[in-house]
Amino acid sequence: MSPKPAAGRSAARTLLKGQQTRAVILEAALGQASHMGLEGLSIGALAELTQMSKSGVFAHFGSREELQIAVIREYHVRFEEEVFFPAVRAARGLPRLRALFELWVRRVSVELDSGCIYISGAVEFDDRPGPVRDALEAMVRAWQAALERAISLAIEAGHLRADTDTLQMLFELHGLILALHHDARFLRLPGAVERARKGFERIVQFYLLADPAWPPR
Amino acid sequence: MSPKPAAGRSAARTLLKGQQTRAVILEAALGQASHMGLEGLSIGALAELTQMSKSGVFAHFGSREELQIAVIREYHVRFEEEVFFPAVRAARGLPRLRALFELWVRRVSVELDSGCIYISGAVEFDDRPGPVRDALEAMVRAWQAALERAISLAIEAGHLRADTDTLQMLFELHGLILALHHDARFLRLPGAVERARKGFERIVQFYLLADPAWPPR
DNA sequence: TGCAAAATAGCACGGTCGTTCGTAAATCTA
DNA sequence: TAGATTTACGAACGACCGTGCTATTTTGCA
Repeated sequence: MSPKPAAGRSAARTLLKGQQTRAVILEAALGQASHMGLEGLSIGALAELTQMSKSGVFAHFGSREELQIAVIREYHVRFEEEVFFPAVRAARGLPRLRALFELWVRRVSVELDSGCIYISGAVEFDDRPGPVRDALEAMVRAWQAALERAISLAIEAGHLRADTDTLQMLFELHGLILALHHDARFLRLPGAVERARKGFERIVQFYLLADPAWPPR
Repeated sequence: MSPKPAAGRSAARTLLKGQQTRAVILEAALGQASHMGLEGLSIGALAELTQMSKSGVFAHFGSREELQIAVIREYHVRFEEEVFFPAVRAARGLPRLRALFELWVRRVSVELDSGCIYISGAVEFDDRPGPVRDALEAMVRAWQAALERAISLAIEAGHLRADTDTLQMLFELHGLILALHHDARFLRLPGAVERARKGFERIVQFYLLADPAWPPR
């Protein structure tokens, strides 16, 4: 296939051929993992998708496990780019927390073809020790830590009550996302996105400065 | 293996031999599916677990798909027995809703060995049409309908505000369970159960009548 | 432009999978 | 207890899997 030897690599900044096809494979792998789960990744199917030989695909990762880990890392990078980085441009405190949640909601729901690997992976690997689980857990924990930080900043900024239980609030926000993922992807219920947003506002309202008689007792 | 031909079947009420071993297989299959997911069900592994031949196991279900569906149905039966039926003995309204949630929490968390097939199955099959998905979806929808009914009854009984958005409340309660499943099973965070319960009380308090005479104990 | 190095293909291996089929054994029933 | 039926086994199938090998092609650099 006429590769136009001289001008070919001007677009993607000095990407060697190897990294280039690796990126192509990874792209296909992300799609496949989103549909079939990380355990549904198959080197054979990936080879067919990318029009390569099985061994050609295989050589780029060395093992199926390494491929899975590479997919997780790639997903992490994209998640950062689409959710985290845009959100931290918002003012620290409640605005940033709101931006994080809103972009998170979109990432989980809007992606028509792709499900969230953090969520599906957590279910697939909750009982399966090993390096894949370790990598996944590290990414999820990093994301939750980032959220927790955002909540803490909102408290420091005086946007939330000083006695706000950050882990409790994180737990509840996470629940909304998981319910959204479930209702939108599995049950295909309409209005799940709105319910997640409404839930967010309810939670925020609760942890807001103005308070009713909480905690009980 | 000396089956003691005469007295054998007195215990399990008139179970023919076929149904008997079928139950044994199903028991093992439920355990396997809880750990590895419905897609992780393997007839070979099941045969080894039950000390039978692969074809012997196979004959009881006719196909892997039928086996998966049988597992889903069996899980449904047990879920009803452990969660739904005990809970409906509580007084209708908030007490019953609370019982439903509490037993649900226990089912998801306490089961040390077994994860919730409703939850893992939803993630596995959200992108996979077919009879297995259909069966799973029917069970999940039935359970959600039961919860919605319980919420409605609590409204009718005057335990919740008349303008309560039942589907919204259901969404949020479901989110708590999913977050519990995630944090307890995948991240192995301590205190997830308590957070789920606290979240429940927070939600209930919100949808409560503005009635100070209801302190949850 | 030539040559070392990297990238890809081709092939085969051992293994597991679900499934089929013919047959033997256990079980139920009359 | 005899006969009909259910139940279980064993072997084999085709398909797909991940993974090594060894060529062969392609690429990048001097």
